[in-house]
Amino acid sequence: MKSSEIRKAFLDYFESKNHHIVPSAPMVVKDDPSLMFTNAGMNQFKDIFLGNTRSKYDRVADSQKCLRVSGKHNDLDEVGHDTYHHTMFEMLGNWSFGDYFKKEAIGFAWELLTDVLAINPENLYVTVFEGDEKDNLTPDNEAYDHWKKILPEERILYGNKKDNFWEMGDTGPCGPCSEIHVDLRSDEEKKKTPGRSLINQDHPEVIEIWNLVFIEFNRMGDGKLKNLPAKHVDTGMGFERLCMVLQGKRSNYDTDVFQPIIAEITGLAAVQYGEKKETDIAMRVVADHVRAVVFAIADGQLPSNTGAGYVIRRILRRAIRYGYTFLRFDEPFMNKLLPVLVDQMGEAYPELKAQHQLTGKVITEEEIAFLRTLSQGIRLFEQYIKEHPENKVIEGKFAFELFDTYGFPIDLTQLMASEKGWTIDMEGFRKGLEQQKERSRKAAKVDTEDWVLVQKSEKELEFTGYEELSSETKILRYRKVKAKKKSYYEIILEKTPFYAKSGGQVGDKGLLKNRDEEIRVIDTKKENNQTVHITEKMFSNPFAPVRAIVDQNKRKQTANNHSATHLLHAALRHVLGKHVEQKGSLVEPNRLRFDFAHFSKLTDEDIQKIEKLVNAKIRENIPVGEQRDLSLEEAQKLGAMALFGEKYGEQVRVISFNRDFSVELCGGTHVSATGDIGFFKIVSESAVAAGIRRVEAVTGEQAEYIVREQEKNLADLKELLRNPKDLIQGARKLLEENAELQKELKQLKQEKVNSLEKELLSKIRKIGEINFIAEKVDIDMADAKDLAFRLVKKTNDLFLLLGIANQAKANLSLMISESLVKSKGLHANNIIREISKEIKGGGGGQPHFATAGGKEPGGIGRAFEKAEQMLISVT
RNA sequence: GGGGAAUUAGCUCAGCUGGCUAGAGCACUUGAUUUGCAUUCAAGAGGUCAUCGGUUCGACUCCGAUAUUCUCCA
Repeated sequence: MKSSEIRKAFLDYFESKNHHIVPSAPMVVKDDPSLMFTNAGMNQFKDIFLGNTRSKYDRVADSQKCLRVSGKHNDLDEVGHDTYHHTMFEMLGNWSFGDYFKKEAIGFAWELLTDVLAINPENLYVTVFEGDEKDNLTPDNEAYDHWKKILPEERILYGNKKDNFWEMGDTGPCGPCSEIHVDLRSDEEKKKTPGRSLINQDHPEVIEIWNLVFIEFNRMGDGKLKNLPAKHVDTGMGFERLCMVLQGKRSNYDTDVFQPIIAEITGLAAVQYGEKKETDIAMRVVADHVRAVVFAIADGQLPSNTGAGYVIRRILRRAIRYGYTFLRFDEPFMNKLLPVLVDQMGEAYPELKAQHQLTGKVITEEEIAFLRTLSQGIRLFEQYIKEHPENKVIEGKFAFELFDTYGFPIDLTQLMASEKGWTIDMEGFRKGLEQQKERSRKAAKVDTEDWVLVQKSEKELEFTGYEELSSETKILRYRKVKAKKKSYYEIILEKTPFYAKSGGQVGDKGLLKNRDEEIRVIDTKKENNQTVHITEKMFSNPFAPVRAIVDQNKRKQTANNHSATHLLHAALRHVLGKHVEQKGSLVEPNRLRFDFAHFSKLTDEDIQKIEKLVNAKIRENIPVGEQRDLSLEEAQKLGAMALFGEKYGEQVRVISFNRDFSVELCGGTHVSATGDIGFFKIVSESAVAAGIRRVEAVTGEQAEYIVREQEKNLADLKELLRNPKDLIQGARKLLEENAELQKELKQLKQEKVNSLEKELLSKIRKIGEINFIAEKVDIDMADAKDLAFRLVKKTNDLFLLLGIANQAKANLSLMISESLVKSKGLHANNIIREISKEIKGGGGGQPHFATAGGKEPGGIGRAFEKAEQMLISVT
C-alpha cells in the first residue's frame, strides 16, 4: 500500500463512521504562548477540551502535520541517528467531543488496523492504565474489559502513569490512555523473547503505533482531579510509523514517504544509501529536515533569529551541516530536493505547490548565508590553531565562543580538531553553555499566580468592539503575573469592546472603570481564544460591575491603518500582479507595515501607482462591506483569499471594499467608509527575506504630519539657499562651490606648509651632527604632523620640535630621524614626556614621532630649551 | 525576553596592549604587455573607520547610548 493510500484509507474509514474530516491546522501556532508548533493532533482542538469553544461536530478525524524538536523522544540532535525519530511528521487522529467513549474508540481502532489495514492481530499488544494511588485512581478496568473481548488477555498489559496517563499540561484536561503496540520481529526472535516483555522498552521492532486517550478529568491548580461534565476521545497514530509497518519495512526512512527524497540525495551526492553509517545518517537528517523546513515555510514561517523562525533556521542549518560534512555538499543543495517533495506531498498539502517558488528562494538564501557562517568559523578556527600551535587542546571557552557568537556547530569544531590531531575541552564548553542557559532562564522567568475566579458566567465570552467602544461588563477572573522587571495583571471580562492582538492588528488600550476606581489597560492579547486585558493595577473590589472603555483615538487610527492595509494589498495585486500575497502585517495606531511575496524591488513608479490607486479608492469613499458568520467556502466564493498558515474557525468574517476590488478574510476593526482614512502615504520599501518585500505606510493625521514635516524641511532649505528659482540647481551649485573652496583652502594650507618648510630648513642649527630645529608655528596639529613628515624625508639626522600655541592650550610635536633613534638612542616618546612638563601637560607616541598637549602656552620656550639641553648632554 | 559579537574602499576582510600620515585581495580607471581560459606588469582613483556623545595630549582602537545585522540560549 502506498503512503498516500494509507492516509486516504484512514480518513475514509472514519468518514464512514460519521466523522467530519477536517484539514490539518497550520504547523505554526500563533495564539498560544506555551506552544510554538503544532506537536500533536489535538492542538487545534485544545480550546474545545478547555471548554473555551464548542465544536460544531461531535466526531472529527484528520491527518495533522506536526513538528517536534524537543520532548521525550524528539531531541533534534537525535534525529537521523536512528530510523524512527523525526522533526516533522503526520499524526492521524480521530476525536469524540462528548460523543462516543472507550468502547467505540477501541472498536474503531481495532477494526481499522486489523480489518481495513490487515495487520495481523497476533502481532498486536495493548496497554491500559494501572491506576495511581497518589491521584486516587483505580486501574482502567473499563478499557481492559473492552479489550478483553477482542484479544487474549496475555496481550493486554497494565502501564504506569508515565506511559498511560495523558495530561495536557500542569493543569487542564487529562485522562487515562490505552496504547496499541505492534511486534515486527521475526518468528524466530518472537520465540526467543515474548513480545509482552518488550512493550515500552524502546525496542526498535516492538513499537507503539496508536495512542487512544480518554479524557475524563480536569487537573486543578491544587493538583486535584475533577470529573469533566463531558468525556472526550483523543487519539493519535504516527503516519510514518504506520507506513513502515504496513510496507513491511524496518525503518521509517525505507518507506515511500522518504525514499524518493533519499533517492534524489544519493543522486546528488553520488553516494548510495546503505553504503556507510555516516552518510546514511546524513541522508536521513537531510531527508527529514527538508520536509520540516519546507512545510514550515509554506505555512508562512520564515527562518529568522527569534522564536519559531529560529527553530526553523536551526533545523535547516543542521541539514546543511550534515550535507556539508558528510555528503560533501559545499554549495546550496536543499532547494534541489524541493521538486521531489512537492511532487510527492503536493496533493495532500496544496500549500506546498502554491509556495513552491518562494520556498526554494528562501531555502537557497539561507544556505548561502550559513555557508558564509561556516567559512567564517573555519577561518577563526584556523587562526586559533596558528596562534596556539603547541596547545593540542582547544579551550572550552574558545569552542563555546565559536558556537555561541559565530554560530559554528560544536561537532564541526570537534571534527576539524580531530583531523588535526587536537582535542576539545568539552567540559569547558558545556560549562559555558550551562551558564548561558542559566542566564536565559533567569531572565525569562515569569511567575504566574493562579487564576482568581471572581464570578461565573453562563454566557460565552463576547466581543462587542465591532459595534461599540465602551461596554458595561463584569470581571470573571484575573491573575497576577510577575516577570523579571515588571509585574502586571491579566483580566478576563464577560464581554469586552477591547480588540485583542491578532491578524497583525495590535491590541487595544484604554480604561476599566468601576464606581470608585479606574485602571488603565496597557495591552490586550488573545490566549486560547480568550481576550486577556493587561493592566498594571487591580481593583480593590473585583466584584463590582465595570465599564470597559477603549481608547477611541488610537482605535480610530488603527482602523484607518487596517482598512488602508486592505486597500494596499489590493492595489499591490493590481499594480504588480496576482502573485503578490500577504506574508505578514502589522497594524498600529501610527503606522502600518505590510510584507508580501514579490520577486524584485518596487520602482518609484510602482510606488507612485500604488499610492495613487489607494488614494483614489479613499476618495471614492467606499462603504465597508462586512459579513459575519460565513463558512470558509462561502467566503472564498466571494473572492476572499485564505492565507496558508492561518487558522480559520468554522465561521469567518469577510471585509470588503467594493466586491471587485478588495475582499479579505479578517477579524480586525475597520473604518465605516474609506474616506475616513483621509490620505495614504508610503514611507519605505525594503526587503525582509528572499522573495519578500516590505512596505511601510502611514495614513490620515500621521500622513499629514509627515508631509508637513517634509514641506517644512523643503521650505527651510529654500530659505537657507536664499530662495533660488531651482532648488536642486542651487544646492548643486553650493556643493560645487564648497568643493572648490575646500580645494583652494587645501592649496593655501599647502603653500603655508611649503613656506614654513623652507623657513624651518633655513633655521637648522647643528648640535654635534644633529640637525636641530625648535620653532613655534601657527598651524593646526594635523598640518604640523604633515610638515614634520615632509621635513624628516628631506633632512638627515633631524631633530624637529614644533610648538603650537592657541588661547589656553599648547601643543608639541617631536620628530626624530630613524638614524638618530638608532645611533644616539634618542626616543621621542621619552623626550616629549619630559619636556611636556614645562607646558603642564603630558603626551607620548613612538620612538621617532610623538605629540604632547598642555595648558601653559608660555612654557613652550622652556620646553625647547630643555630639549636642547638634553641633546647637548647626549652628544 | 536575556547573553555574546559585528559594522573599516564597490565586494570579502586585516588593523595586537590607544600613537606606524588607515591596509590587503578582488573589482574599477589609465598605460604597457598580446594572453590557451582568473594573461602579466606598472601607475592611479576610491574611506566623515555605522551614528551620536564621553575619557585622553592623542581614539579605527577604550567607555556609554542609538541604529542595523549576525549568533547562542529561553
